[in-house]
Amino acid sequence: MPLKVYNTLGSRREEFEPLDDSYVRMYVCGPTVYDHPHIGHAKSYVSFDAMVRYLRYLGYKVTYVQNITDVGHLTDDADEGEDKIAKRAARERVDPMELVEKYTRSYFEDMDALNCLRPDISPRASGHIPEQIEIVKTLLERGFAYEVNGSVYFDVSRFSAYGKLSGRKLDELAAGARVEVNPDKKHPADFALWKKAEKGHILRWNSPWGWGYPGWHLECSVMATRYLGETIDIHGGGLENAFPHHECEIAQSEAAHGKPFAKYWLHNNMVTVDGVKMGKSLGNFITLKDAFARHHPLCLRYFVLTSHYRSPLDFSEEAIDAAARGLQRIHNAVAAVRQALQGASEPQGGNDVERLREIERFRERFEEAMNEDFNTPQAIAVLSDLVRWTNQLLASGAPGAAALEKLKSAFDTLGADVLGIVTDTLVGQEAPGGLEGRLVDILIDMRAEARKAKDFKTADAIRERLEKVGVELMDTPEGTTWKRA
RNA sequence: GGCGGCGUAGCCAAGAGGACUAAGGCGACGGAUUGCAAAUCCGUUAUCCGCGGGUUCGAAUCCCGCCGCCGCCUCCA
Repeated sequence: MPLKVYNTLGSRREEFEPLDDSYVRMYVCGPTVYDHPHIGHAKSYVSFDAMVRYLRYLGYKVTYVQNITDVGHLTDDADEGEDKIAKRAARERVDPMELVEKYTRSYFEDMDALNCLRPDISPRASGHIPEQIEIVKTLLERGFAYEVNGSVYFDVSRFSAYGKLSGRKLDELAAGARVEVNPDKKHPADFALWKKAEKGHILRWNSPWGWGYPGWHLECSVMATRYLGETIDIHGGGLENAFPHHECEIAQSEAAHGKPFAKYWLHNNMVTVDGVKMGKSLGNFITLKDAFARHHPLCLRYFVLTSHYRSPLDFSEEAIDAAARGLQRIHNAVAAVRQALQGASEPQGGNDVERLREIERFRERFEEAMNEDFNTPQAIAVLSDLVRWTNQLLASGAPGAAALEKLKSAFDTLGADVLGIVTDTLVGQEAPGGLEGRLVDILIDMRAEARKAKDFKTADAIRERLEKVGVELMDTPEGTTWKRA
């Protein structure tokens, strides 16, 4: 069964067929780095990360480009707007490029914690100003743009396909415009390709039209083309950017190159907090660093993947706690398999041939789920079924090494490689060594003595007091183990 | 005002005309196991998919109306 994806361009589910048989060119809009990343970034980039991982699992070679927006853009489309990066840099009293560097690092740090693979290329907008100037020149030459007072605007009336992504109509846009119409524009929907730098605007570059800076839609067109070509397979981004950002990207790129810009447009839905949209300008955003202080990053990742990327995700502490327990269950099973494998001497157990076939069935179900527009919630449901099956197997006797190997491999590919929710170090399994570990071991020994003497009062007291300081003891047939609660 | 989306058990969340007498997770309850716990296993927890009509042999899934919520139309993942 082939992979199907929901294409915003056309608003329907389509079979995925890249331009080249085995190669996928993928571009995803990256962050504007003027603050620490928040949980909205987690939803977006975890979703696209899972897609990249799955495409690679299917055997595609994927070049994944995700830009870093480090050129300040105006807070609105009128000329009054402030440059967010310059504004923040002034507030922190650092050079804009220093600010941008700081938050770029912060961004990668958090994405690494979420186990997102680094993009193959993370181009910065500020490093591609010459290319942006070039495309503006091309658009002027081809008659799709006009210059007014040192600024250049895209002439939307010359591009008849404008609106094909978002379904907007030009006359409706004019009528509903909330922003005061810029008198320099011929049409209210015309957008800036190049903006003249007003006095005091720090981030500026020289151009054929004087000192200025690029319009905010331009960088993605330019960097996608530079690294992936004039037509790419997948362009991803947040739903809120479908209009106007992506619509404008299409207009610029297709007007400049005369060919389709992207074959598939994939948009992830938004994060809400207590049912309300979380947005930078709303000031109600939760940074990932705050969230990580309360939840293991992998739990956040798992939480994101338990809902579909095109559904909104409502963030709440309770929901994440529930997700954390769900992930713990998976990790427990993976740990159990790894442990059983160490002790497995028989190459093959009694029913291993049938078991291998059953494990293969789980893999097929998993792929069926992912093939339906990257249905990670359903894929996780399959993984949960596999967890139950694994626990039953482990409890019911002696599986051979062959079955255990196959199970390990299933968790390693589906859980680790594709979903990225299983890692080498598992949540809640570590019993740290060092002085702390040796002290806990002493207490465990003392408790074992008490239990042996049927002094359960002492034994339970030790366990309860350890629990109060965050150490959880677990009695197993092989002895007592512990972990940080 | 225009455009788009959503409403499934206590909670989160799949399913998009017939394998649905509706996945999976969390929670709760009962049982097995355990000295007691934890982990694990077994069972129960939506006669029903916002409400009202309609189409169909058949609808959570399609159509119409209503109610509620959300997003976009201004920077945002």
